[in-house]
Amino acid sequence: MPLMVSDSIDRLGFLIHDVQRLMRKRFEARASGLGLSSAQWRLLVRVAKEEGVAQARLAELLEIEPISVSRLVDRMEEGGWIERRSDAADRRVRMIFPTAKASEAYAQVKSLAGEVYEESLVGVSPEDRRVLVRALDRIVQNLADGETSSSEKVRNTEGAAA
Amino acid sequence: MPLMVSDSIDRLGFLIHDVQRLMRKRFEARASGLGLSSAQWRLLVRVAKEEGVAQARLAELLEIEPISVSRLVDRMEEGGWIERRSDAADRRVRMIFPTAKASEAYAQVKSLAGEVYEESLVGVSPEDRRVLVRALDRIVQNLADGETSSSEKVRNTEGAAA
DNA sequence: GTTGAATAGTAAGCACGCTTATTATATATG
DNA sequence: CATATATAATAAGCGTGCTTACTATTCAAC
Repeated sequence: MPLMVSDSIDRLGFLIHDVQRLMRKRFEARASGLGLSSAQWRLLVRVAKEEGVAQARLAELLEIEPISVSRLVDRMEEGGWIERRSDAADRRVRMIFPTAKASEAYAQVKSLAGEVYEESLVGVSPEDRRVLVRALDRIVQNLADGETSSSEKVRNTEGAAA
Repeated sequence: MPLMVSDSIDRLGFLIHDVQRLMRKRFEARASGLGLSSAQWRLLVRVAKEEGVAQARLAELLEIEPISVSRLVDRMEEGGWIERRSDAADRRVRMIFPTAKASEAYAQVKSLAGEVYEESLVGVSPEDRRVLVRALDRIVQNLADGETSSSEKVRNTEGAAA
């Protein structure tokens, strides 16, 4: 038998794209009972771990633009998931806190995530799983480094600014 | 040494999400010279291989909804990348053809893709690359199975060498 | 203190995915 | 033929990302 398509990397982009879309869809199907989209629970996870985090910091953590955080937080505030509070020390800052409702949902979100990961990885050996995660980590490193291409968009290399 | 975070799969969703976003961004940075977004060249690749394909078939191949194809094609027609022609045999159908401009760009898009894949995979051994692709393929299978909810969505298992 | 740059957040508008509903055409059934 | 159903494409409107431009506030320099 000739070499199968499944061994070539020239589909890598399509493959990653498909995996991301399918995984997101499945998450959303599960979490829709909670009323959370994947972008929302991704933010929620951060907020749960670091209560009172500023929006700008969230943008860094989530690696999306501040304006995207702003509108995401808008909708989540409307949905009663999080709460904006002003920082007395710096009135530019809005500190983000999870509501009780969000804290309850958090544990469920984590277990849902675990379920989806397991379903995704059926038939993938523990060894291959390690390789998978390591390879993906490496890709992130490789692509994150040279990402400053056009604008000088200081990737949060810490202390680069200021 | 204790188990490192980099070996756990509980970040799989975040990791896939990051890889997809970074890869897409890099593609777009490269292809922006051509004036094509990643969604657009993804469609273009299909049209280049199967000239005159109907929108409904494109939706199947790209695994997005017909309405998404409709609007994508709108913008690509405006941009002079593709052309809609009516099918004499079935007047409901719009057949999609690449313009000369698109055909020229196609070769470039393919080589750009190869470049980005190589940059992504720096430091990943040939063996690990095979494992990566195999694992991703398996994930797509696992998630696509239960995903067919509404339509019977013909997955393109044929030689989709792109 | 006053001025000026930097930072936090937001507004407006675009791309691309979605769901739901509508229009035009084809086809199957009485 | 007439009617009912199915299919191809589109319209309208939303979520989430983006870029660009703006306001409010802080901080640094004078």
